[in-house]
Amino acid sequence: MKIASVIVDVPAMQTDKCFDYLIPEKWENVIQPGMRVIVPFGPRTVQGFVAGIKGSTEVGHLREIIEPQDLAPVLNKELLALGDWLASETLCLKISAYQAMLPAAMKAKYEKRVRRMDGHQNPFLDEVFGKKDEIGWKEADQRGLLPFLQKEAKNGTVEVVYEVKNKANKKTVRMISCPLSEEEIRRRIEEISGNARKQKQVLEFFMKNPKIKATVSDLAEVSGVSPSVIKTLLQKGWLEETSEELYRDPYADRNFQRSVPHTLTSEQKQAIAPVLSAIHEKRSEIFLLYGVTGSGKTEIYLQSIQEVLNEGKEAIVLVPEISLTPQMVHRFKSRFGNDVAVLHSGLSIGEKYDEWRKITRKEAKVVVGARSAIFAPFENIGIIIIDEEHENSYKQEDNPRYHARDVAIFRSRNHHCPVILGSATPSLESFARAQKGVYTLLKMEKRMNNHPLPKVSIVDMREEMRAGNRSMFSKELFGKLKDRIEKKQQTVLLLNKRGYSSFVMCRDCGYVLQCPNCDISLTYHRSTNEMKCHYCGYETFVPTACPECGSPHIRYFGTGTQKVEEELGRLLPEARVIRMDVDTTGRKGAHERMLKSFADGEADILLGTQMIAKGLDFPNITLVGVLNADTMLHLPDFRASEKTFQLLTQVSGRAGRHELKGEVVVQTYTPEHYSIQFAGEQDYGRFYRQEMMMRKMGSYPPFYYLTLITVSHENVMKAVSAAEKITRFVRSRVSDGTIILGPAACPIPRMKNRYRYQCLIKYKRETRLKETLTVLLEHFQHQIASEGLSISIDVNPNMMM
DNA sequence: AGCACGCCGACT
DNA sequence: GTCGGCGTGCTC
Repeated sequence: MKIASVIVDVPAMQTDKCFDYLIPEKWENVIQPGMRVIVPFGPRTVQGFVAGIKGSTEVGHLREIIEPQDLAPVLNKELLALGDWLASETLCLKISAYQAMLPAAMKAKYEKRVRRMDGHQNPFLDEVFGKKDEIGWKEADQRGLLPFLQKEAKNGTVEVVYEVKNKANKKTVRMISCPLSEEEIRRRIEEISGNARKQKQVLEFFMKNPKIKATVSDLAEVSGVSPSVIKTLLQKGWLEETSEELYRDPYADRNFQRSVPHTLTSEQKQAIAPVLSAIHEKRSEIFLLYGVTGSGKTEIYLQSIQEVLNEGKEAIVLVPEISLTPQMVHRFKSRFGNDVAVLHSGLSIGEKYDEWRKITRKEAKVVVGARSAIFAPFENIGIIIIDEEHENSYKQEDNPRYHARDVAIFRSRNHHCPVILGSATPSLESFARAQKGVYTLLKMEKRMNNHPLPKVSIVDMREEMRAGNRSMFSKELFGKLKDRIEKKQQTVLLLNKRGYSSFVMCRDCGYVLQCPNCDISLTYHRSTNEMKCHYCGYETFVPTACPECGSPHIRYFGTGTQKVEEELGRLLPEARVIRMDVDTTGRKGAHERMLKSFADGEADILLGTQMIAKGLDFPNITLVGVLNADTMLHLPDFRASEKTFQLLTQVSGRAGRHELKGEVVVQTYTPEHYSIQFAGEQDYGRFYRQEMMMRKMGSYPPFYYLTLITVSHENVMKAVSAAEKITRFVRSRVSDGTIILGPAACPIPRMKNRYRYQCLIKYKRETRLKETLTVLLEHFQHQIASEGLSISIDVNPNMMM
């Protein structure tokens, strides 16, 4: 008898291990590791993943697998191992790791129902069930039938059934074909009675086009008959119906003009050479491609991929969600055509599933996608590319808290293939590794066609204030804005804050309107005239009087995109403005439409939050304005300076990418800050050295590793005491060089009505930390399960909020 | 996570 | 004496 070790879909620490099941004989040659199966688990029925198959077990009582859910494994050997690695690295459950690697459509749905058993005379049951023999559990609950049904269950007249449903719905179409030979068709046409003219028409069509398959509606149309005629022919068996799988191709209706490889500049040639040799020599080497904006990194990616395809292998390209624009997709689709699968959050669950299946069927050779595309089920990867390597979005902010870069490096070892990390502003960690020789540094310092980087001027807004300018535009920026509108050139304005005003304060008592669930001030949204919390989504009306002192003197502070839009309308009524932020791009495809209309010159100014900083490449943009460069700078996060530098550099790169020269105006209240200064000079090198010094002084990455433990509870005292215990526990088990900070309240001390405390571990070498943390989680298991305590552990956190 | 089992308070 | 509260422990 064969036995399968199964990881069940029950997300709890206690069940985070293999459970053994007998494989029924009829499945013995079918069930393989990596398949999803349906298994009995206690009184329930759940989905599980076969982690392995063995011949014997210590477990006394074994139950049987109910049935397999797949014909072939959905996780191959490599991915199964990757899942185990993910679970141990990020301290998440194995089941969560497996689920993270698969499209959401494959996650099981569960349904609980009550079924009536046969042969029991019972008028009450007749009334409850009517003609049906099953009713849903939820329905029964709503009708208040549960107590009664539970009693009946004991009598054996009803039973509770559990069903695992597969969300994945392969979309199919019914195709009609004709199984008869030409000769047979001719005979039938002759045999058929004279007034069945319509049937003859259909048969004649198949005689002319013998091998064709068509949908019912298409066939009806071309042969000029109604669908009922086709139905008749199907019943006679003269036509045949097959069901064919249909891919939902989100890019189906677009034509991509084939592009050819560009001739590389000498700098590009130098950069690509080591990559090509790593491909040829099947070396797992990590390259950091550090190239200024406009230096032609994408062409390097494209040609490396071409090389990989020539060798019959596959490629994964990751791009940040936000820059997964049609422009970007277009570049890959037009070079590699239908070999490209695209995975991003704009696709529906079904569409993502289809793209995923294209990969498993080896119909796609290249996948371009956001973070989770790193799990593409390729079996022969030739290269992995991570564009804009420094982007935050590569780190998943909930379980499993993995970083796509780490997964990429892990997979590159499995596949003996290179990884390219590309950026104009590499993360400090990556650049430091390149300096140490862990990664191979490839530099591209020249912009293609040698356009100079735009001139950046930094405007001190304190000076403006002193000079009596209370507007949100400095004299310089406003002058240039007007100038561009006259010249019919385009401007990009960046403001890192959505909404209208950042907060509302009473002028008499200083009361600031706060979210009742989170310790954060509410943001005023003009269009809906509402106050919103950007963390929990809480909404309320704007008060007409101060809730604290009743004063009607309420003032709006700070500036959001909505307010700027309104101000622009007042100051430059002739300017056509497109505003882009989470509020205006909510609907599917809105992002794309807005960019397109800006590209088509339907607006003069593109105003937006950081989502506009990346990827735009329009020839007519000659001015970039940053309204308030400081918004990120003072966040309580050790990466604040780095993020500010990256954002300013990225957005500056939007100007003057083509014939016209570009200019950048950065408005700030702290012009002396090094990240603003060096961004203005576009000097990554000096920024890097300065920031490394700061990190060294603060014992932050890349000098130390970090692990952040966040504890939360509805009750403050419970949260504090758990945080204290946890900190003490960790402190007692780490080595001397390790620094433990906390417990301290989180930067946002309360969120969604839970109090939050954190403990930060900084270490250089702590080989047993994972074990310690696992023990910790087990230790607090009871409080987590029954008292509503929550502990989250983030290894190498990106942000500390 | 669910769910059963089991042991104590307020009711017919 | 019984119904039902939720603490405890198990699921191959």
